[in-house]
Formats: sequence, C-alpha cells, structure tokens
Amino acid sequence: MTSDRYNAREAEPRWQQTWDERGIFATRNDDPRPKYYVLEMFPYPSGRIHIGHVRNYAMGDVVARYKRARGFSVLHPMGWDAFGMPAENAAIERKVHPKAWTYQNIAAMKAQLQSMGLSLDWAREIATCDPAYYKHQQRMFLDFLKAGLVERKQSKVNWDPVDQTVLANEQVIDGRGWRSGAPVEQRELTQWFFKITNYAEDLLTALDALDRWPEKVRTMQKNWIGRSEGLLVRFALDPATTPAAETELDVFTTRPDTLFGAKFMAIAPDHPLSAAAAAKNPALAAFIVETKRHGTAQEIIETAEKQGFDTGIKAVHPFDPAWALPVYVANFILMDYGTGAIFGCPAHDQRDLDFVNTYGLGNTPVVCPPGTDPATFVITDTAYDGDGTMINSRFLDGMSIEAAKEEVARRLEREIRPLPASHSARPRASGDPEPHTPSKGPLGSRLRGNERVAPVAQRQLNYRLRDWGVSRQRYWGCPIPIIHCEACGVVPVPVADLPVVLPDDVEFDRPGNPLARHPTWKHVACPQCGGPATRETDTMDTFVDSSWYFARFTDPWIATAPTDRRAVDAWLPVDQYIGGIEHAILHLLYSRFFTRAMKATGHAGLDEPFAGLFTQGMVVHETYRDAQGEWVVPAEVKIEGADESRRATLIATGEPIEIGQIEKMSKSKKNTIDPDDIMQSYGADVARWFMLSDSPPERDVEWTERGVQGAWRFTQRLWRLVSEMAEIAAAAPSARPAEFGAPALQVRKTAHGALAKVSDAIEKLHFNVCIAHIYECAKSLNDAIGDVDKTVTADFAWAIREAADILVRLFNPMMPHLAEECWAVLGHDALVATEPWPVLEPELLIEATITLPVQINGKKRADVTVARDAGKEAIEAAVLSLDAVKRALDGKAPKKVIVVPQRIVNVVA
RNA sequence: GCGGACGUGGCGGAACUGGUAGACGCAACGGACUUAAAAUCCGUUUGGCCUUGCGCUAGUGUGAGUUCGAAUCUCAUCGUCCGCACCA
Repeated sequence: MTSDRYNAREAEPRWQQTWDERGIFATRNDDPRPKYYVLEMFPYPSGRIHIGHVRNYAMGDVVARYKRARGFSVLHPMGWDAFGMPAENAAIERKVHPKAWTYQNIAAMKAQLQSMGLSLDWAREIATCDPAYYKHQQRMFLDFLKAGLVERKQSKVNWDPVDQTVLANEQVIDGRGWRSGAPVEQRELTQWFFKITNYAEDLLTALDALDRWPEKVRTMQKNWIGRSEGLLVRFALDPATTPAAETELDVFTTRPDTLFGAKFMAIAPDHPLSAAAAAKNPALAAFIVETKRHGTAQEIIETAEKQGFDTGIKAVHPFDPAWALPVYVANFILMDYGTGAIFGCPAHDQRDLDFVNTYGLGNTPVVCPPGTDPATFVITDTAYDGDGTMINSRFLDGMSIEAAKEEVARRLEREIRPLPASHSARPRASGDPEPHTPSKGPLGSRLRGNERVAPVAQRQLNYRLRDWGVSRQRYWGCPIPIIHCEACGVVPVPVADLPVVLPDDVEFDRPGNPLARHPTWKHVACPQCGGPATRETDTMDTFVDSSWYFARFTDPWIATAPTDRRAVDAWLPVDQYIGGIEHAILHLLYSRFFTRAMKATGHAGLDEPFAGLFTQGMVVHETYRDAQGEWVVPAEVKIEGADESRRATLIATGEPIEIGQIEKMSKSKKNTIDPDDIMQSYGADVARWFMLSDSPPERDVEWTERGVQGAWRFTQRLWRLVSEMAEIAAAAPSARPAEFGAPALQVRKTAHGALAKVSDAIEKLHFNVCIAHIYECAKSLNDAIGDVDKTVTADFAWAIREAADILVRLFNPMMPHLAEECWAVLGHDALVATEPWPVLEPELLIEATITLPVQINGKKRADVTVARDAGKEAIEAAVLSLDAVKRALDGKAPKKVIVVPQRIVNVVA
C-alpha cells in the first residue's frame, strides 16, 4: 500500500496535466447552471510571480473550486495587464522591444501560475497589449466620445519629469510620481479626459448598496469623491477698489451660517482676480510667484505658514452694504477646489484663525457652544467647529447652525441682482459638477428687461473628484484613436479603421514619446476631407485597460464588439473579486465608472461590476543585514536557536547577520521569497496551504520557514492518514449499514461536524479558520483509527470510508494535487476536482443529550448534562441539584436562574 | 488636523446575534522510537495560590459603565496601523 512519502514534485505536474487534458476548468457560456464569477486582479507581467500573487490566487482558487463543487458554473479566468512603463524601461535599459519583453514575461509567468495548479480557464486568457483587445478599447473610447463622456481640454497636469509623462491626481503621492518617485511639476497641456465627474453623485450613493465590499474601501472612495453641500455666494466688490472694475467675487462655502463672523476674503494665487490685481501691483506679483515656487514641494505646503497679501480690493458683505471686507491673495487657497475664493470666518475655521492671527484682523465668534455664556465666549488660538447656538449674527441669533444655514440660503436665493458682463467667463474648476448643477454658467440666470439677472446665492454640490485624464505621452499603451486635421480639427478614427495599431519599429534612444517622433506612423489622410493629417500620439493610461477586462473575459473571442451582450449580462457582476488594498481607489473607482459608461453606450447592462470585493493583506518577511549594513536575501541566511537566543549567520561564510524588522517584501530590502523555490522544495499545495493558514486573509501574513515546514508536515500527515483510512475502508460494505455502533457514530459526527464548519468558513472567506477545522478533523480521525483494534466492524469501516471521502473533498480547494492523489488511493476513478461537495447530514450534529455550562454569578462553575429537548424546569432542577450549586447557595434559594436554551445556565445567588 | 480599523498566552490567531476565553498552528519543554541524529509519534504549556483538588483566584491595552453574564455593547483614555489632508 502507499505508505511512503507523498512526492509533490512528481504528483503535481501529473495532475495538472490530467486536468488540462480533460479540460475540466473550461467554462461554457451556455452552461445552464447558476453562475459564479470569481476573479483575482490580473497581474502586470513583470517577469516572475511573487509570493503575494500566490496568496491572492490561492484564495481565488479556493473559492472557484468550492463553488464548482457546489454546483455552480464557475468563471475563473486569467489575463495580463500588459501595457505600461516597465516594458519601455526595459527597452531603454536592455534594448529589448517592449512587445518582446512583455510576451517573454507572460510566457514565464504563465508557466509559474500553471505550476500552482490553479483551476483557471486558460482558453479565455487575454493580454491588454494585444490589438485584438485594445481594438475594442479604442472603439469604446469613440463611443464614449459620442456620448459626451470624453472631453479634450487644456488643463494643468502633473508632469513627471523622470518618466516624461502626465500623471493623474491619484498617481501623485505626496507630490511625487507614484512610480518614479520624482517630484511632480505642473504643466499646461491639452489632454483627453473621461468625464468621471458626470457620475460623481451616482458613484457615491451606489457605494451604500455594495454591502459585500469592505467598509474601509467604501469609506476611502467616499472621501475621494469628497461631496460637500454648500452655498455659492456672489460677493459684490467695490469697483473703485478693483483692478479692472470687476464687480463680483464668487465664493463657495459650507458654512454660510458663519457669514456674520467674516473678517476677510481670500483668493487663490492663480485666481483671475489675483492675476488682474498683480498686473498693477509688482509687490503682489512677486508674492504670487513666491507662493507658486513653494507650490510643488509638498512638504513645504504642509508646514507653510498661512500667508496673504492684501490686494486693497474691498468686498461687500451680502447682508450689510456698509460692511467692507478686505480681499487677500492667500497661499492656502486652492484654485482647484470650489471657486478658488473664500470668505474667512476665523472664529470657526482653524486655517482662517491662523491667518487672522498673523495679520491682526481679529475674530468674532458667531456660534456659541452649548452651556457656554456667550458674553464670555472668546476664541484665541483654537477655532470652534462644533455645534451650538448662533450669536453676534443679527437675525440669526438664537438659531441652530442648521437653521442659520437654511435662513441665509433662503434670503440670498430670493435676492436677485444683475449679473456682471464678465460673469459667464468665470473660470470653473475642472471638478465642478456641471451635470448636477442645472444652471451651468451664470447662476440660474434669466432676463429681466434687458438685463441678465440671477440670485445672489445658490445651493451647490461640490466634489473633490476630478475628471480622469487619460492621455499619456508614452509608446507602450493603447493608442488614442483620433486624427488631428488642420482643416477639420479633431476627427475620430472611423470604427472600420480600428484598431490603430502600435508600430513595431520604434527607437528608445531618447526620452519622450517614440510615437511622436516616428517618421511615418502619425501621418495619415484625414478621414473627413482626405487632406494631410496627423494621428494623436498620446496613448491611454493603463488604468483604462484594467477598467473593463473583467467584462471582456465573459466572451474574449468576439471580434466585432467589445462584449457580447448576452455573455456580459449573464456573467457580470463579478461575484467575488479579490485583490490588494492598494487598488481601493484608483482601479476600483475607474472600473465602476467605466462599467457605467459601457452601459450608457450599450456595451453592458449594469452599473456595478463587482458585487463582492475582498482585499487581502500583504506577505511580509524578516529583513537581514550583514556587518556592512547591506541587505541579505533570506535564502543565504541560516537561522539557529529560538526566541532570545535566535541568531542568523551567512550560510556561505558563517558571518553573523543582524535580524531586522518584519517588513513588506521588497526588492530593495531583499526580503523576498521566490515562489519557484518554494514550489520546487515543498510543492504548490504546501505554498498554497501555508499562505491561507494562520493569519486572517485580510491581514498581513508573515512568511516563515517554520510555517512552511508546518504546512509540509501536515501534507505528509494527511497522506499517511488517508492511506491508513483507505486500508480500513477497503473492508467496508458497499451498502450503508442500518445501524452504527458508538465508534462509527463518533467518526461520522467528526466528519460531518468538520464539513459544516469548513463550508461555513469558506463561504465567509475565513480560510485560516477553515484550515484550523481541517487540522482538528484530521487529528480526531487519526485518534479514531488509532484506537481501533485489528478486527474492524463493517459499520466502522463504512464510517471511515465516508469520513475519508469527506476529508479529502474538504481540503481539495486548498491542496488540490494532494487531494487527487488521496482520492485515487481511496479507490475513486473520477477526479476529485469534478466531485460535488459532500452532503451534510445535519441530524448527526444534533446530540440526544447536551452538556450546558453552569455559571454561578457569571462564572463557570460546573456542567450539567440534560436531554436536548429538556424543558426549562427540568434543567433548573438538574442545575440546583449539582454539588457546586448547592455549595454556592449554602441552603438559600437562588435569586434567579437564567436558562439560555442550548447555550448556558446562570444561577444568581 | 479629519476619517477608519485594530489592541486576546512566548508568537500567528480562534471565540456564531453579549453566553464555557485561549480552538488550530508555530515555538518551547518532557517522553517514545534510534548506537546517535534527523524525521516521526505521544504528552505538557495564560499568570498567581495552596489544602495538588478535575480545586481556588486573577485574566482579552487601561479606567469606568450597562447586564444575571462583556474580548464582544457604551463612555473615557493610552497605543499601533491605514487612508485623506490648507477641500472653504
């Protein structure tokens, strides 16, 4: 019999080949069973998978295999996020063509993934750099353009001087490029934008319905969208004081209630009024230049003092024509947000308070905290932003903040005033929510006689979210299908001419975009007039590629359209999406937008692409340094001893090594583990098992040699256990015995108990708990067959066979190769991969008698065993007759006896 | 500064809607097997106390509270991590 060691290296490729030959993981779109779409975030083909991929894909595979066993038609595809800068960097550094580099990497990584034994449908594999894929992306770009979801506009962009490309706001982290780490500069460029702000409100409110998303991710997206409700107020300016007789200043405020606490106005350095004033005031111009110089260095911004420059312009208080407010240009006002202008109420805004304390403008509290005497309430260094009652505010006095906001809005909305001639030219920030503000342009303006008039204020929604700039000055991306014609302007490439294919013959000897300097590629005839024209040389942000790949997987073969509507509507939404928390905002928000845009253009039929989202934690590892302080890779280090006496030496030389912090695996700290090494020495099952055990999947897990060895030992133990059980099972009758003796019943209870717990844990994605229950089950079964003497009764043999069949199917989702090997040993001809999940017999989990813990005054003191259906009185009587209870009561009657059915009894003495 | 999450043995962690805290794994210790080691198997392992009993007592960052009963709920406080950030 098979009592030898389980040889993973021999068995794993064999089973992988069998699965492949029988095509059991291929998914058919005409499968009538209920669907389940499980997807892990597809990888960038960097060349090698890392251990984080192993964790990510192991989780997805458990879900896929489990759901398959549960009778679902499971879609579990894989592809490659194949465009992006590393390919170009490789081209520059190693003179490899990005395409060659990318496809080599894909081949290598695919082999690695296949050696993991993942139950993927490789027939649906896609690479985003394949023209067969990006052709459809170009088509959707054109459809979006037609639908008004794409816009070309001049805008200030974040320019990465190292990568020589534009970055989205989301790609700027602490003022630095997210990939290069170089300080980002501001530049004016004409860019293509996806109008994600059209959906700002919907993207926000729909978050509430995503109840299978982590709360954390939803919160992050909420903050990112940054909705704020407020009032847009037209402040009159004293024309005598303005540079070009300007008469108004628009201000966005969320605190109109504090209008009577206003002490000054402040505008952004790049506000048009600032520019106008600076034109006549060299000192102000110098000040503005100075603030812009600080503009790029984020750290200075954060610690910078509030600085301002009095323009001499006076604004008029909306409720008091005699009340003049000085207008400052201030370094802390952002042109990007709201209108780039504020009124400052120092008593209730810390920034404004800091400002007035520098310039001696004073403050007047207008909100009095509850229980404070308004007569003595003063603000010095700390602004009060809490709740309270209005004071010092004329007609608002005594109101709550909410009532005061309402009152101010009502009064100013009623007041109609002529619009200045220049008003329609008011610059709008890119994030202004035009579609949600019915009155784009002059505020709800209308004609009164010959004059255009509008209310002084209007309620407005503001969002932090900006439109998504997708232009990149890069070669290795999806070309934007646009032609620029001198005569016709911007002309979309006709759909029939798609795809616009990237040229292969490009040079990477200089920075900048090789497409732009390609000798012939960009020169084309204008599709409209036939005259000479040039192609758009920008390519799309790679986040576009990953914003719809999940939809393409549902029918990756269709050549005539991005999606087959029947397939995409049947498969989407993804039931379980699994990936890293680092994509909590960018990728997920873009995908949510893109799905809505696809719906608007007829390419999909739903709004939300991901019904369930799970964000797994990172894999971390100890770091090691040698005497020179150089990082050392774990594979070269030998660890000896434990706890306090634990020390490390370099294997090659015996040189002592310093054991450092446990950190996220990174190339720079060399604390990485190569999955190939692990699979070579322990096998894929062990790697998968260890990545799922111990730590909860959403938390970071530490990779330790001991942990892997523990997993490895367990695979051997399981192998032995199943082999021994198989020998006993060989004696089992084929018919189910009518009666089970006590040992057999115990075995059945163990197996079915584990079945219930493991199923529950997988459903909840609590893989670590699931694994704990499998350990427990294996241990119990091991005890059970150890106790048995040589003569095995038929009922026991039958129970052992049943238990073995259950056990193997329970660990199959985590260790599918070992499970196949065990399944064969148990005498089954079929593959365990295609077996249904075991059927639970719930009555086995119901005991005839139950043992209830007995508490006395909340502390556990005894147990009582009663019939399962015993009544309250019977339980009470049984409890009161216990020695421990009698002792505690000391002859007195209990104050109270609480019986919680099936749970616990508590006696209050 | 704002928002969120978390805090349980030597370690990773478990504990259903408030109901036996410490499942399971790792490490450690003891034992078996062995000439020996490795591997494997069995056992012990929260602290304190003693009358060593299937005992008593304390115990889930800290302090209070609600409750018959709190790791779980409330308030305060300390700490760690994450996200956002002159957002008007």
